[in-house]
Amino acid sequence: MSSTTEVCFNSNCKDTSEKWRRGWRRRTGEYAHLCDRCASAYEDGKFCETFHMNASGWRCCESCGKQIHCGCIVSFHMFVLLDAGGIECLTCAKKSYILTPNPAWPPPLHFLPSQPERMKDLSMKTWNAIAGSGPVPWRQAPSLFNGSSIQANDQLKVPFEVDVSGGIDRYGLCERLSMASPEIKQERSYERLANGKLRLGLPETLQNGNIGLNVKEQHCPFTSDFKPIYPRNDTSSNLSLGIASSSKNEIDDAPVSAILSQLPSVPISLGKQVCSQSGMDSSGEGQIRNGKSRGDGRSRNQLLPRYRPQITDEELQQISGDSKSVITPLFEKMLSASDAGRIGRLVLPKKCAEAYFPTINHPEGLPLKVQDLKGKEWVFQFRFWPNNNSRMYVLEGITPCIQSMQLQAGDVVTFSRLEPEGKLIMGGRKASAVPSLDQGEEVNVIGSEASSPGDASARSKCTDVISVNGHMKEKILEDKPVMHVKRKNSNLNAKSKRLRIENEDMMELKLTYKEAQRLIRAPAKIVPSSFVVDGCEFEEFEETEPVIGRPTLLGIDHSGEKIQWVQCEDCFKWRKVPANALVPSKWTCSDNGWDLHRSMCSSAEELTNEQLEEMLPAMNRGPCNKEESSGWDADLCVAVEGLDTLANLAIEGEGEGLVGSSENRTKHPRHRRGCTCIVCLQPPSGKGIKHRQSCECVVCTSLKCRFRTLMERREKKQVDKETEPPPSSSENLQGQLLLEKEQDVDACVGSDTANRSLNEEEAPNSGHLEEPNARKLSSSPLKGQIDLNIQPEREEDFSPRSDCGAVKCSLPGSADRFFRQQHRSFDSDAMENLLGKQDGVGCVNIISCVALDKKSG
DNA sequence: CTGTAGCATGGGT
DNA sequence: GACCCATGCTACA
Repeated sequence: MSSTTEVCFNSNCKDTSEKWRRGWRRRTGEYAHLCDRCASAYEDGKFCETFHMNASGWRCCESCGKQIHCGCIVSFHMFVLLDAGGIECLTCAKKSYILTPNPAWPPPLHFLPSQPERMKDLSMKTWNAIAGSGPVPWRQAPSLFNGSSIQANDQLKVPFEVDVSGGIDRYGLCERLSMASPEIKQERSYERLANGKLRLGLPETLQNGNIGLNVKEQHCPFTSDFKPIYPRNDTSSNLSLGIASSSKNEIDDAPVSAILSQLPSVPISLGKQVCSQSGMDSSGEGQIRNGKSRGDGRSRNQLLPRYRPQITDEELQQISGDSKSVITPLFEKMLSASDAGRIGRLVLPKKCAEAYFPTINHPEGLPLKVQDLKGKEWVFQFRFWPNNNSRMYVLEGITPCIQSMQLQAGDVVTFSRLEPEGKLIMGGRKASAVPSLDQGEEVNVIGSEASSPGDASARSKCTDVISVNGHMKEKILEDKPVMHVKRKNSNLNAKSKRLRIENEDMMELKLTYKEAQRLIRAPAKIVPSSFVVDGCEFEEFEETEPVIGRPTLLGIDHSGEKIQWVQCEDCFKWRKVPANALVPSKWTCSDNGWDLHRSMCSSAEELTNEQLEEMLPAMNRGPCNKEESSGWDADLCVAVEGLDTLANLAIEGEGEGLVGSSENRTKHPRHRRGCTCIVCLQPPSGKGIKHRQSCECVVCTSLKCRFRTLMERREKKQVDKETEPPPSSSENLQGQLLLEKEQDVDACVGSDTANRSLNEEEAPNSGHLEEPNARKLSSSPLKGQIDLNIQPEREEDFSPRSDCGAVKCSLPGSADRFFRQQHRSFDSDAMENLLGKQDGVGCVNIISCVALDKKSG
């Protein structure tokens, strides 16, 4: 290539040539003009070997050992920086996952005009000033050295400017550098990088500058087990160190490797938070990854930590696929209740919206195409509402997308951009999937304890374990007493948190309350004793606790002896076991120690189909005859998968309220050690026990009486209704809902003693329906059930109250009063758990306790 | 009556 | 005290 330049750009070159060719691209955007010989060497990849052999900065490929002149612009594209430290030649890198070489430098226009001045300015500024200074190029690549004289380590007179993306700057290096005198700064930074003792502790001022140590970033950058957040192929964003030389300003690019090459082989991987501190906060750009800064001058102020993208390797891989597109994680947001609600409006963080989404001047906004991780394209309406002289940006129509990603409140949506296409990518992350500390709790490690590389594992562990989930974090605090964990910037407000917690509980409890009703029983041969507290009789099992067992069918043997039928979990055959046998929740034929002939699944079933059918309707009666037929009814079949959960809880002692230790339970005034009464067993989550079926305590007796009255009234009313014209559609709906609730209540109340007794004694017509449908047509919507939530005097109080799929069994006023009276010792939380959560828990509790307001009873 | 759109409010930062 | 933003409120279809 011809050129007007008469001198070869290679200062080491003494040749003159008539033929000029293009070499590497200079920072100015022009290309180095090389003589033919130098150009050939360059094109052959032998430039550095030829001219730079005496220069420092040679490093070996970690894989093949090939020497590469790192830190030289000429060889810049021939290697990649490894996350764990070291370099790899491009050939090896391509073999091992890394897809692209160090990206090119950004176009010249992204550099600030006068580099030395810029550096000078920066050296005088604190981090805060930098952070708030608006757009800052994604990397400072000041003039450094030319290819012929790489003596940066000796000639540095201007400090390193560390513009690492959320990595090193978070360790305070940036500020420390800028605060110190150039020489000292260089030395310090060098030392820190070299000895791997970047301090994690940050002064408060740094936090004010939004330099918070995020636990997610506490992976030690100096250990090989560092787990990069971003793909390793984007090493340019990982670290950007610039070394300015006072002697030569117009020299070409000084890549990261130039610095690294001057350093010992310190593994540095600092590019996790591309869009965060220096990426987002300092520049407001978040464009570091792709080396482009946005040309527009919109607001790029600091972004709250909770919006920093915490995108994972997997996600990025998923987004990018095998393409060489560069992904720019923009921001993420934890879905609030309203975001995830039906309205389908995602409130966008203002700064994010303004920074990364198109400028909109009208509230109507514009449609925005967003692609999800599966490649499906969605079109949302990106718009804003005027709000207090400001704007509130929303993304409308996200519901289908959210649902498609199966996200809910508390989960996180991430926004990235695919370059160079500029495509917006929306991803989702379940709250439990990857800890997103910034979303919920940001954890700052204060002090030097956690700063050494040796703490890396601990920090990693923290990262792994800490989640937005509060209690998990508490665990961490216990595990890591040396760390001061500071919560801040909870993105979930109380309501959202509650929502999420309740959702979680709901999932669990929806299973458990049904299961519990069938599975919790008194231990064998244990007759509960009872005592009265404040006029209410409580039942307790001395020195023992209720157990969780597998549902069984009670029957009578040929000899007239009472037996149980239990179904094998594997082969589903029914096996006969003694009536007093306590069958574990996971029971298979091989556990059948009572009948060795049928201790294998291959053994024939003793029960004939006819016999089984005879018994199964009883199961369909569900709660009515639970003791006699506590088998697999529809509800239970649905819930059967939750058996394991429940059983595991019990086994692991997590279900303290069921079978675990009595510690940490609510205690009543007469509590004494070992007390296992229903109050003491009352777990916060509502996995309470129930009275035994044979219980004839005052409470149960009263309950039976009360239910009898209720049943009589309802039957009477039903008869009246049947004589009336068919109800309207809305009434039908209500009736249906009522029946649905009834079914849930079945499960809830199902096995209660009073229930059973009542069904046997007082409501003989109920609970003998052959099919569920028949039951629906039954004259009594509450046949065979006791609903403590229903006041006999307010029998119309059957309106559905559940909106979550689980029954909301709020207490009637009288029961509520009673409970509050009887459980004065409950703390507010326990009370809330007991009464406030409308998820069926209360139902279990109430039924379990069979606490009856005697006034109404 | 229900669902939605747009704005207002107020707690939190 | 300003700003952000989650969500409540209300008018409207």
